[in-house]
Amino acid sequence: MKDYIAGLIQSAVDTLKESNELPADISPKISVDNTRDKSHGDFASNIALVLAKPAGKQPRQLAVRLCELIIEQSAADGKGIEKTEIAGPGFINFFVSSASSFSVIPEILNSGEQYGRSNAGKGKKVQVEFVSANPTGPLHVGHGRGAAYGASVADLLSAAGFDVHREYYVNDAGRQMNILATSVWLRYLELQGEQFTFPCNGYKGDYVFDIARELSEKYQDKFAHSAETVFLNIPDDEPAGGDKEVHIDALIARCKSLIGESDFRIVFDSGLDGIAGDIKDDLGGFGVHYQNWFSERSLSDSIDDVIQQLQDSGHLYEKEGALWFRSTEFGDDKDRVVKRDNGETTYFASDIAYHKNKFERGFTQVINIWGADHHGYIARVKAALQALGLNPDQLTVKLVQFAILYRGSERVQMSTRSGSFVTLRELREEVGNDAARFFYVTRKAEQHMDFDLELAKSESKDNPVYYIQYAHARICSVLKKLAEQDSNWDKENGLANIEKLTLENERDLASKIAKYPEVLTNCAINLEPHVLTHYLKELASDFHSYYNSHKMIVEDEGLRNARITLGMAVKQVIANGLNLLGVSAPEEM
RNA sequence: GCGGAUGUAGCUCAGCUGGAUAGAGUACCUGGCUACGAACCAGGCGGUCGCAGGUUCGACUCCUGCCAUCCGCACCA
Repeated sequence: MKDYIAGLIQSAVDTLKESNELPADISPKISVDNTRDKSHGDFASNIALVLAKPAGKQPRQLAVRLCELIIEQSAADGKGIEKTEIAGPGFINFFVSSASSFSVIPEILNSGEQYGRSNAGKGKKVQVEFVSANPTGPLHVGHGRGAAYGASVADLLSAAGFDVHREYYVNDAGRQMNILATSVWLRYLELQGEQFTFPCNGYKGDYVFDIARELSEKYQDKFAHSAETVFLNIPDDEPAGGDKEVHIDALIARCKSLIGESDFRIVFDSGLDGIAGDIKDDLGGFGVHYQNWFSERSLSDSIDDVIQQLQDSGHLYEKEGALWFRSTEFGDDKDRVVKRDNGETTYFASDIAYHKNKFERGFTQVINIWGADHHGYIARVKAALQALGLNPDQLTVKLVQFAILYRGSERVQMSTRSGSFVTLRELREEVGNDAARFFYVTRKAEQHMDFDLELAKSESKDNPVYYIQYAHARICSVLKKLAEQDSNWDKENGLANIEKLTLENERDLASKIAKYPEVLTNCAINLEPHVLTHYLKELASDFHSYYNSHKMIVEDEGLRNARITLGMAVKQVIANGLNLLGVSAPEEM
């Protein structure tokens, strides 16, 4: 309908140009908006205001001429424009006929789960990379927001006709993972009966014990060494007056030399597999699935290649024994090291290779969802893309702010150091997947968010998840009630009697569900699932209001079926919307 | 210091990319079940859109400068 109106306006403008009432050399952007206020009709256009200046005419005068032409044309088309009005400074308001408003109902019932989906993305290949937390421990509530947001964005893009590839970048290489492997080994040694002070910079969570225990059961004393040998000549840890980084690095080296590279790999992989498996399981339980878990380790050869490529194109230089990328050439604050003076490549070097790899796989758009603390990273990655001759505009980075947990008005303290942080799994168990998925995406990504556990758990209208699900369940229960009365919903009869829907509530509901496809497409393109959550709240509210003011099960068979038919269309839209957010649409609660 | 994000009702947040009288929820006040589910609805109260300029027919929205809060600014990942 919107497009149709835009077409009407366009042809009216063309006509005025031909008759020289408008200058021939202007081509204004035609915009048709949904009205905010019902008294302004269904749609509105500001075209007369936009044209007033170039035409040198009063906006309202211009609007009158445009309306004459628009009405003439739409009457000929018979597409359901009932009338137009000129309002305010010169807006043209469009009123759509009742029949036309309700025509969306059969469309929804026919499309079912497909209703709202579009081909706006034209099958373009898009990658969404999200969560990508280091596999050094279980996911915590901060990762949960990225997971919920990323999954919803990916599903929205998919619904909008993009070919979506969901990916998790597994940091299975690097120093942090070596620290994890060494932590596992030390816990394993403790299980073998050795006694020593655990390094303060090691991973101290309970899950490390679990992994060590499995290792111990599977390999017995294969990796065992005495505490004396292990700590011989190791520099002091921080509590003993030393440097914790030096201490842990020495332990990593000692571990490798005592058990050898191949056994170190076994210990390393037991840590990696244990934790990555846990993360995968956790996300799967959260309704978050990936096409690919991309291993950082698999990049090792291409890291050297990409450094060579940058070297050859003159973007690198040596300074103080290290190899630097001249990212300042592309707007970064400072140049960045890609290879350290000890010969190891940096994490940034891996990331350059990884992003190059992404584009080599043919994605037209690459979306990275990162924690807000990574924002300083964007400039250097985009700089690297430019240096490689790639288009940095094809990379979109969405930063997700952290969520602060509250229990009622009390802030929940999270501390990684003490190992007492709240895990995503604990959150899911406490508030449920539906509430967690929904709450995480009700705020736009860059908004700081207060996540109230009590509210997420509450079963009342305070809780928007229940409010929306309740609307869905209510419609289902009408059908059940009908069945109890030995009656049935007759869809064909309902569709045939749609004209019996004459209430304002019913018009509102119909135009609300008619907007759903547009809402969906906007959410997808703007990467904003929160707009969908607000839309669903409004739709549920409209339905509850209708339900409370008028009975659906009435004597008049035609009216009864028509009302239920409308209800079923609403139910379908709620279910479709919730599904895209990873939230269930229960038939009873 | 530099860069980014945020600032809208007492509180938590929307505001459709520049449109009409700035909206929800919550809190508070009033009313509605012998009812297809009250896990709901109807009404009321509540605002200098951080501040000051600028752009134009028109600004919460765009530009500039301040103020406040948060986050970044590694040869760590």
